[in-house]
Amino acid sequence: MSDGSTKKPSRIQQRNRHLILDAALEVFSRHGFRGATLDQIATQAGLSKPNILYYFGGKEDIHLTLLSQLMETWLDPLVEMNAAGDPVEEILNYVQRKLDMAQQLPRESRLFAGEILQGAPRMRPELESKLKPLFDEKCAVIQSWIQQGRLPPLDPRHLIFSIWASTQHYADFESQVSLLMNEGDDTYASAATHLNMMFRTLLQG
Amino acid sequence: MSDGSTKKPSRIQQRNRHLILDAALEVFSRHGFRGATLDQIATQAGLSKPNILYYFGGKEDIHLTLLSQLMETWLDPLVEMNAAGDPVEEILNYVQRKLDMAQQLPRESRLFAGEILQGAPRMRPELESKLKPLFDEKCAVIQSWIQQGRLPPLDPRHLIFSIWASTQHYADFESQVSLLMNEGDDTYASAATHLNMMFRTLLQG
DNA sequence: TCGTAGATTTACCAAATGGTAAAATTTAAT
DNA sequence: ATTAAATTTTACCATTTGGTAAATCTACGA
Repeated sequence: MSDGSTKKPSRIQQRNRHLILDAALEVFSRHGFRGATLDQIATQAGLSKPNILYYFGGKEDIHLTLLSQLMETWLDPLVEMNAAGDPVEEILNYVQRKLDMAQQLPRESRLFAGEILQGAPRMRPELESKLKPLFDEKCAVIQSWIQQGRLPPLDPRHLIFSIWASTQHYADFESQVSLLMNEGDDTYASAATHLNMMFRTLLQG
Repeated sequence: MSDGSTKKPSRIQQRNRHLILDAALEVFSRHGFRGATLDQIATQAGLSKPNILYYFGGKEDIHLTLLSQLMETWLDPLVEMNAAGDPVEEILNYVQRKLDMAQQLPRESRLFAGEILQGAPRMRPELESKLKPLFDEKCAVIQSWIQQGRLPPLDPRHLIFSIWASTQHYADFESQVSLLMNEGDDTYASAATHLNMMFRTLLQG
């Protein structure tokens, strides 16, 4: 009824697959693909190693499943950028959504960053098939805003890169950021203020 | 005569240590610490594995040597930021130096990024002793510029984070960037233009 | 040229790790 | 309750990998 290849995942299956993926996200995001071990994932999930391999084909399979699930969530904030809205507001809202994502899903951000850092060996196909078309589409939207005179002339691609970099930085480089920020301060709140100002002046000035 | 613990590195020693560190930089930056193997490093260096361990105490030693050497180079552009200069020019020059560095030393950038991404397990002491004091010092410089009315009010810490993030992005996420940029374009040239404009409007507007 | 310190290779080892087979246990429909 | 299917554990295995010991080779000053 659902996808034709399997009947229906039992409650145990559903629970354990989720446990494993959550544990794997924790471990992969902290240690990278090769740095992570099935034993670590098993311990984190509270299951035995062979039991994990009962639910997934192998280490690679778990990693790939995570990346695949992540892609959707990851692209969502950009999908929401609406060509019919106000350019400045749309882009500033996008910045805020990306920053929120870094704050709320830091493990996902680091998993993604680690994969890209190593040349995207396991994710390139999905980058090409999902990220690239969306990126091109939104670049075209921004370009049209510029041509309508609603934004100053700038390279949409680099604008998006700057947004990605400056927001994800707080998740990916968290260990450095927390070392350099004073503990009392709310890093994400002040980051939101700063990034809002930075991109607002860029888009309006 | 040089450092008191060793006589003098022979020509062979000098050459081979350099070969090994260069090979290790290549391998570590691409695969991370655990992802890299001594065999890979040995092959890349054109030496045998035991021969590599003749020159270094072990895998960890090689990695630590690389990170230690890198720190100096890495902080240099920020050191050059001069409190006596023009604020906007000083910061824009800093942006450009960081971008040049990403372009010319992408392996070093990725090595650094990978270490931070994993929580800086091997570099935290040096981050605390070298990066943090310099960071605090330059934040104070920027703060004084602001108090003198020579820069608009902004959080110096987040300004520096934004500069780091948006410049290093081109090295650390190179695989993604190259996938999304059209091949004919000069990525770094257009990035320089964009970042210059972005930070100029922020600092002047 | 000879001898020795320096450099390199050969042949290993122990631990870690991804993975498997099969027995044992639990679950759930009848 | 019975039984068949699903799940979990126990006991392994082969490969990879960081590292070592000792033999061998090479550079180089006396």
